[in-house]
Amino acid sequence: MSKKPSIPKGTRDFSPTEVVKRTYIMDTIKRSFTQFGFQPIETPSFENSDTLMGKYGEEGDRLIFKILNSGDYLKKVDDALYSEKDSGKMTPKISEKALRYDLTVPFARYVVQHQNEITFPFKRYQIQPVWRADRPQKGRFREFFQCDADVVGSKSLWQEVELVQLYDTVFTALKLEGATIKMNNRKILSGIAEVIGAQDKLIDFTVALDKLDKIGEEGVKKEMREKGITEDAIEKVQPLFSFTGTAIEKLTSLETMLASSETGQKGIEELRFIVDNISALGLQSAHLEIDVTLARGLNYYTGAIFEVAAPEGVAMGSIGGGGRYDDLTGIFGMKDVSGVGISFGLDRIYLVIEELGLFPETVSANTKVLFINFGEKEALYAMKAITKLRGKNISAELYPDDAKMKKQMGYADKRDITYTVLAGDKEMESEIFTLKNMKSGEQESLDFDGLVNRLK
RNA sequence: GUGGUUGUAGCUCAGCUGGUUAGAGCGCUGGUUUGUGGUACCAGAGGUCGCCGGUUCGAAACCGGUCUUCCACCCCA
Repeated sequence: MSKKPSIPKGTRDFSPTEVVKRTYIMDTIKRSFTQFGFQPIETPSFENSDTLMGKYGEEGDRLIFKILNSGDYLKKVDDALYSEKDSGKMTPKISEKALRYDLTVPFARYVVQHQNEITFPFKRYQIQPVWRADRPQKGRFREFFQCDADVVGSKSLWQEVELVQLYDTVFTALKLEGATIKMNNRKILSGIAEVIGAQDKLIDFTVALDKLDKIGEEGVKKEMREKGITEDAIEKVQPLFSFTGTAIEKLTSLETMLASSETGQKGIEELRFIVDNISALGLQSAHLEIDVTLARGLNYYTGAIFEVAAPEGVAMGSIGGGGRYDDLTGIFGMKDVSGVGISFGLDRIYLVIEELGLFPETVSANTKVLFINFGEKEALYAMKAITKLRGKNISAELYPDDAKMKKQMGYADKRDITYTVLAGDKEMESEIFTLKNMKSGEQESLDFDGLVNRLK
């Protein structure tokens, strides 16, 4: 035996049943996207490195899979650089392409590149795999699918309102009830940093605050101190640690806290608009919640930030996220195009639905009927029927070999095929078929039309 | 990138403080049953114990390295 083959760390093979289930989720999401007026696009798996590098922060750059140049790529590296052994400096010389890290940045590139053909506001959706050189763990892979819906070219907050509805629509359609859509606003975070005098530490501050539910109040304070945020500032943040109440109450206390920050006030106003309108419109199964500790890593967000938590009782990181970015296309030289979008984590949603047992039983792509093979003449008789059945959109197949009955029946059983047809001499003589229901074991003799009626 | 964890038959796993031919269940193949599967009984095939190196008279077991699995941190879907 040669050595066993394997696949790279963090990647997976999908079996027929898994693909069927994944397709079910994807189709459900696509249907909702379409209902909301989004149109599909696709972009290449890999982009030029400079399209991706520097867009996700330092940590992001590290997680981007780089593609080695073709040809004798080391020849172009000069000796000095080579002997330095500095991977950071060397990489751009030997790699000019990289696998996409998410769908948002390639989309921004797409918008800039096709701006003359696009009618704004442009609503697009995209369902494709992305790659991250991360260490795999629960619900985290190196190749996974994102399902994104974004709108560019409109600053209207109605887009945010609709995106919250879209989340609700998708999760309701998937019977994944009780998902929590957490919402915050970057401007509020900036406002808080401003009020406590830690503007220069905005990132450190928000990252620490984001961990509140994980490491607790003391843990957050400790991390803030370590990052050099003053005791005085931490004191001022105190109210956020016990931030409870309804959305309205939260907004009111934020207003008091951020009275002196213009940016903060703007953020509160935006949040209020979304909350008010969502409560007027109502949600089917999801909950909307204001979470001031929600930060999200991607640093291109400027307004609303979303993150979706799985229903209670399921240990899983976020199953979706998104937000508004006022200037994403700016990095590609197209100014003043505001965008807002959300993303669904297909692989994690799969795991959650599986864990909760919410896949519908009808989700299968199985053959309806297997014809038993009794030999050449009989097989031809069977194939004629099979061909006609397929024409009527009934999936049918012939067992390829004239094998023992036991083996053929066993095959149908293993494949979980509901019906078998036995057609030998007896049946051929009178132009009939013996149809056997594998679940009940019952058999009946039918002519072709009768067969069609049973199998429809 | 940091810390821990895992690897034995196709699958899930057992294998005591190092000691002959490495086990079980399920699955697989064949038979009991030449036009009837899922149950039962009988028989059989299948492993250089992740890989490389070391310690030892002797290693699946101990040590080092490496890859892999899973988990936590970082970060994130």
